Amino acid sequence: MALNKTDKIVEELEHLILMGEFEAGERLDEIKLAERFGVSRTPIREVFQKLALSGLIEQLPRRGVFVKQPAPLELLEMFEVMSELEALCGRFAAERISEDALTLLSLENEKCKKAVEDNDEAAYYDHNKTFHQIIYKESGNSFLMQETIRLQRRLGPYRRIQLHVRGRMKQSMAEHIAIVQALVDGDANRAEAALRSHVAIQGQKFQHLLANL
Amino acid sequence: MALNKTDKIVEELEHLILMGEFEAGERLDEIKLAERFGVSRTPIREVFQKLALSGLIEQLPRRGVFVKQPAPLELLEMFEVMSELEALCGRFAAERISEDALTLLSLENEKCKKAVEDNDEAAYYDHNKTFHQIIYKESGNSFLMQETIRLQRRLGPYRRIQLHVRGRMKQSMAEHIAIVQALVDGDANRAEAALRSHVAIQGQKFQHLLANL
DNA sequence: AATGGCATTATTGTATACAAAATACTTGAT
DNA sequence: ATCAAGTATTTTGTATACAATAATGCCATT
Repeated sequence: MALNKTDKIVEELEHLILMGEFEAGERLDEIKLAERFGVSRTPIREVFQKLALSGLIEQLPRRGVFVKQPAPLELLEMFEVMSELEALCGRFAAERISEDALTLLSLENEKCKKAVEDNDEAAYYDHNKTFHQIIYKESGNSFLMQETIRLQRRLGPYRRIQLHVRGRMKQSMAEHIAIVQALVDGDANRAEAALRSHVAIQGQKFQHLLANL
Repeated sequence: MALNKTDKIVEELEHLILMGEFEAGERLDEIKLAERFGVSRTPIREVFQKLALSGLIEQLPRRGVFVKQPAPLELLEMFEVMSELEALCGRFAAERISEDALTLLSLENEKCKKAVEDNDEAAYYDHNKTFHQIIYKESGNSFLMQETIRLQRRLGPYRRIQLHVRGRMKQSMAEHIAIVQALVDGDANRAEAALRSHVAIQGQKFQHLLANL
């Protein structure tokens, strides 16, 4: 797929930023990054274009690019939208999901359960991500799926943080079961509500974490 | 704001594509575009990066970029998401909208009404756009506002087309009045429902137009 | 005549060179 | 010592040159 240097660097730099390699508001030096990745300025500038569109960095004309760690308020807004998008996916999926997908969903949920038992946060994070993506897909609207994945990706690191909250994984797991049941029953309203609160809680947990800083 | 050539060309080329200057699937020649806009290949390539992210073109590595006129199915999916985003904005706005904004909204609606009486589609399109954007803003979630504007922009040309349908402007106008009333009453459910169907109808009209081709 | 391989051409991807603008620094005057 | 103006330096924006890869066409062989 992505064979050119630009796309590879996009992923790497994105990862670095999300993992907090750079300070919030720090200016990204084209030349230093070019040296770091062993390329010229051109690919770096193309990387900037792409990252700017996904909101990770900010480009000020003639000033340079700056890493844009979203302000707490902005993050809460994003979580609010995320919970609504997930709720929407759930509502659609309840009426459109296939038997095969339901099986897959249960399977992924089992893996989540095992991760909880093993207290393996990384594994839980991954399986949880897949669990949700199955629902996006089964919304039957691939545009909705794409947009939701985009936001999921953007919020990824922040969703990860709140897994540290004691007991959160277990609670999350219980919510998953309710979501699956609603989908099995084909109950759109319940699926919608379950997913909305499941994600909204994450926003609240995150807010709580922020307050204790 | 946008002082550099790239950003200016982004808007121009975007406009050209949306207005159907290029065939669907047509390859965009970097060199020809560079000559056309009187710049070198570099800014054109930067323009491509940006347009690719907004989904207007498709970049195939080592193959070039192609204009991506969304398939009918994809458009319907986008309309479906749009109606849900607008409904969400309406639901939030019903509880958060300010008195000043309500006044502004009524004012803009009056302008729409005048445009209907004058049978002025261009004016109606513009005021309608502003009308909706006020609601996005009053959702009180600026991230949601930005995302909704992005999709509104993307669907712009297609929303414009269905204004040609006989009687559509008048019907649209009636729906606006219901929306404003729901917001004045602070009735979230009614505002949500009114906006959802208002936009969903556009998708249906559009589908109808497509079927008659 | 059809197909396979080689050479040619065109086009994208990358690097570098140059221009323009913003920032930092120095010098001089008050 | 402080401020201002002008200069130097850094950094972004753009153009062009070069490299790598894919597309095309031609010729030979079967």
